[in-house]
Amino acid sequence: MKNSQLYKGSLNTIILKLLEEKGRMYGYEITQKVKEITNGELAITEGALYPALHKLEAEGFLEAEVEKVDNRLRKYYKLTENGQLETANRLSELEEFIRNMQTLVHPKWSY
Amino acid sequence: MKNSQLYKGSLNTIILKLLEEKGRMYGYEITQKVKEITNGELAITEGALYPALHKLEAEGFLEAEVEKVDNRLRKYYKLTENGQLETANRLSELEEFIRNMQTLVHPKWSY
DNA sequence: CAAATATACCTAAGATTCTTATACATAAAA
DNA sequence: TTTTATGTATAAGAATCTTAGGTATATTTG
Repeated sequence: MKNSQLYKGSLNTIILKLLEEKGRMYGYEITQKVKEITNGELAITEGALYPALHKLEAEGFLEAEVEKVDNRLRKYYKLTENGQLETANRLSELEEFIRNMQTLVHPKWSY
Repeated sequence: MKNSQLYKGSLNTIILKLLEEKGRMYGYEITQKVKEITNGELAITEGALYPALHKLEAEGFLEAEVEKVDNRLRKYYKLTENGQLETANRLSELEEFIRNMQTLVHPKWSY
């Protein structure tokens, strides 16, 4: 996760949301997808991604399956049932967060 | 900074933006203002706020002035010239970040 | 063909940011 | 009189990320 410090804390939510959309993804694919949808602005580093995936799996939100494609290993992840619930919660938090930060940038309060 | 992990990394931007709007604020005032504009959802902890203020001051983005009000000390902060430039940059980053996260939540890409 | 780049996974040391807990002090409210 | 509100500050530890490395195969480029 490079660039602005703002992305700190959002990686898990990004992973969960992408898996909810795509159903099944592997790590490298996630980094490429994020780069694509942010027009290259957000580059997830492997040092952040893989530990995050392992932690989400250990917490029971993801389950993994290894496959060999073109003689190279891919570790596919998908949401568990708990992971789907967690994703919904994280997305609510994200929308709330965005609302709050937008109120900050475009203040409606009085002085 | 409590609640969702998403706020990690956004504290500096919040401080800078509030100071840009209000011109002059002290620490405790910032915590109350943030609570107000987020309807109590975001509570900035003192352990996060004061080190952040000191760091922004050390970096030359803020300057401080101590005043005694009702027999209690207040440390007022305001933006330096560099701080104003920095604020503009941070706000651009924030808007970009929000755009990217919204694209994530409301995807426009194809599968 | 050799070298660089892309694909694909992983970990460890250190930096940064935050939480939790604590300390000190005055004013107002219960 | 004790709690809550106001006001600043630091220190230990947790969490998240960057940086830098390691391993391996496939493809592209010079």
